Amino acid sequence: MLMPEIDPPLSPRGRKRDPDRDIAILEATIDLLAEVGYDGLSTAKVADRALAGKGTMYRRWPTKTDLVLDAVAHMKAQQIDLEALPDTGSLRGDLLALFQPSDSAQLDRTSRAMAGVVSMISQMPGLAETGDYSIFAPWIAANTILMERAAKRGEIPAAADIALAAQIIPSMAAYRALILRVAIEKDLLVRLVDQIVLPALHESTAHPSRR
Amino acid sequence: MLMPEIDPPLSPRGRKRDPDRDIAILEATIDLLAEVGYDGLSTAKVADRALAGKGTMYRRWPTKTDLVLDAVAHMKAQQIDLEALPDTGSLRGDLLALFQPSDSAQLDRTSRAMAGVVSMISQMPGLAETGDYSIFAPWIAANTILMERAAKRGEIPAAADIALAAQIIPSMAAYRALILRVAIEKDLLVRLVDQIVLPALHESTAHPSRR
DNA sequence: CCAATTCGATACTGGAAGGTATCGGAACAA
DNA sequence: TTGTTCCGATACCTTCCAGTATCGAATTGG
Repeated sequence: MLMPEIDPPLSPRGRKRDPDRDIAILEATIDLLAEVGYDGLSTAKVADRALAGKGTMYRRWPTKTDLVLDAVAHMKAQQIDLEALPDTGSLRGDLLALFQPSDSAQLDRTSRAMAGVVSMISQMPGLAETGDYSIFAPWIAANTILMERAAKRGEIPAAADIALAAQIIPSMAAYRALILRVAIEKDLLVRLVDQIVLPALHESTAHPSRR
Repeated sequence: MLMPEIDPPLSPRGRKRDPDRDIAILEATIDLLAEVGYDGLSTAKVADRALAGKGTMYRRWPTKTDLVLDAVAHMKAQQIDLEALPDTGSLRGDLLALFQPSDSAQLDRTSRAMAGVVSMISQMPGLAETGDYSIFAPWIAANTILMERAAKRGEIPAAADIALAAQIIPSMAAYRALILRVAIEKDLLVRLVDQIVLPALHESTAHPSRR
């Protein structure tokens, strides 16, 4: 009978793959992505920075695109943990605390890498639909959760447009990172929370001019 | 005496340059920038689409980067005219009218071209500082003017954080165009104006939780 | 008419980069 | 020990592309 073994690799005899090489290559990819963008990133430079051979890379990722996408996924995994969100008792405290843990330098590197990914999307029609690449999506999700908790507490009206309000800070961060290419400062975050997001949520009653 | 003529080109004898070629090339550049991004854009493809020879391009722009930057400037010139902003009497009407004139298709092309520019910035350290490339900057300026006019009318308190509020809609547009790659719909704009921007401006009194 | 310049088209050059192949050495299983 | 796989390194191939050069035709001023 044909196909005697569907899963033949039962005896991996030779040397084993070093998992450290994976993360070294992925980290080098993120670094370069943040520095020179997707097209400026060459596989040779990645291998160079990771102190790896190109063969080691291509044994794991068949193409440059696969490598970058996996690097972005690896970066996302290091981001916000939706299971362990801040819980300070007030929505204001929660939103401000959401930024605190990750030092701004880390956030800056992440943002710049994201800018590199944008260029990749431009050349890959169909990739945008998946949305798997976006760093900002989990952050919007975190904002949503915090706001829904506040609504359940009665801190903000149930009629508030949380879906929209949760996008304000992330979209502003995206704008600054991608276009302005400046890090988001603590001061700006406080202004966003106190003068934009919280007023919008509280005064969620429609506000058509004055009527 | 040396330097007899500082501006010698007083007798341009031969055939004259056709100004139509300039705009044809710039338009083709914007189109391709929106379709394939900066790195996916080749000078050969631009010349091809513009029905021009490469020599005609390089006679005008010494390098690909110069061409793209000029194309972006040309695109910006077709955008909002800060001298002829809407004046409906209410800030709400003005903000909503700011979007109306430009059909969404045009806005979509502009946004996608902007996404292509982002990739260029990633590879050109120092270009981000100039800010000359950003399509969104004039739009923020327009928002600022409309809001300042409303403040002068007494429609919104003078203490409102206009500088910040003016960035909300443009940054959201940038996020959707660059990351989500979807056009901004009229419905979303109305929600942004009524439930975020206007409440933020009216209730500009600090809102720290509840204190 | 004539010289100068522009036009579109095309061939060419030099370099950069994705991906493959190979090599000597190391780790690991039988 | 031996065969297999992984490792870093490097040479190599192929494709793509920015930028240049050239050609014949068209336009324009002298």
